[in-house]
Amino acid sequence: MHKEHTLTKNQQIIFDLIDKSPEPMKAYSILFNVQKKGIKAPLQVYRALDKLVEIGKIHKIESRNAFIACHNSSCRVAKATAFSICEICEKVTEISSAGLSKYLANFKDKDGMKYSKYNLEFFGLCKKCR
Amino acid sequence: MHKEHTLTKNQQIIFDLIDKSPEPMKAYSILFNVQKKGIKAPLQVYRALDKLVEIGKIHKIESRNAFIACHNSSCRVAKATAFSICEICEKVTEISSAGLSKYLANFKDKDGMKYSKYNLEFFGLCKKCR
DNA sequence: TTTGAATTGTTATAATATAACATTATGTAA
DNA sequence: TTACATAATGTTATATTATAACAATTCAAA
Repeated sequence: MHKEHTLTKNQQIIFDLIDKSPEPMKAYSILFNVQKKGIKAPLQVYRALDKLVEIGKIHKIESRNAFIACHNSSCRVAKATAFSICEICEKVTEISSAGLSKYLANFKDKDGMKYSKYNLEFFGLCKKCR
Repeated sequence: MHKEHTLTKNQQIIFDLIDKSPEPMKAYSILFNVQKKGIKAPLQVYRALDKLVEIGKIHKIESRNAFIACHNSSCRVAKATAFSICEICEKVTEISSAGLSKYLANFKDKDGMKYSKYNLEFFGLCKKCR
């Protein structure tokens, strides 16, 4: 059994907020929402975000500068992520496909190089927006 | 035969700079480098970048907020991109793998949804940095 | 129980990106 | 050619995202 990371106070506050959010949250929106809990400065937010990303509790959607909670229980570490993003409503969903992750984890470039980590973002229209 | 986009003056200046650069360039570094050519404001740079991305002449490396020229002649439009990024020296290489692009273009999520566009970033250590 | 690493708090500032509006150039159809 | 629409440009101001630097505190392991 893995040792679970015990979140610190700031990390827990910020994780809870992101985890409850139905959509990716941006850093300054997080800041605004946690100010009543005593987190007053951007750096406090960014530090917690960095740590949460590092331990795999949240992921960063790079093309949107936003963060979502990981619901893929096997993500102990952020090393292989895939998302679908609706270009109209901006809904983001984490993709968990054994086939996809296997394919990408084993992908070799033309020099035979394999990679330890990847991030994939698919774009299109979600069901509602088609 | 496709109609090639004729680049405007600003677009051409900025494309040439990125195209000559051995590494991804950031917007404000581009701005600094083209000021002697009369491009003085961030917006002039961002507008040219947006257009160049749109027509597939350059790609944005989302995780780095940086831009590289596309050397994949089939990229008329930016819709399917894959890169490898060295986590030490930050060298970025565009991956062109028929197998990979075919796999991703045909990927369906568990709802059977296909996507029109994707961006994939692999991370690891390049040959020099291993 | 001290010591070393991680976390926190705080102020200031750097880096990235867009809003709004006026003007100029370019292509296309009458 | 004219005139209309579209795209590109120039400019100022500002919004958004992220980090530097340093002091203080917490907390677990030796």
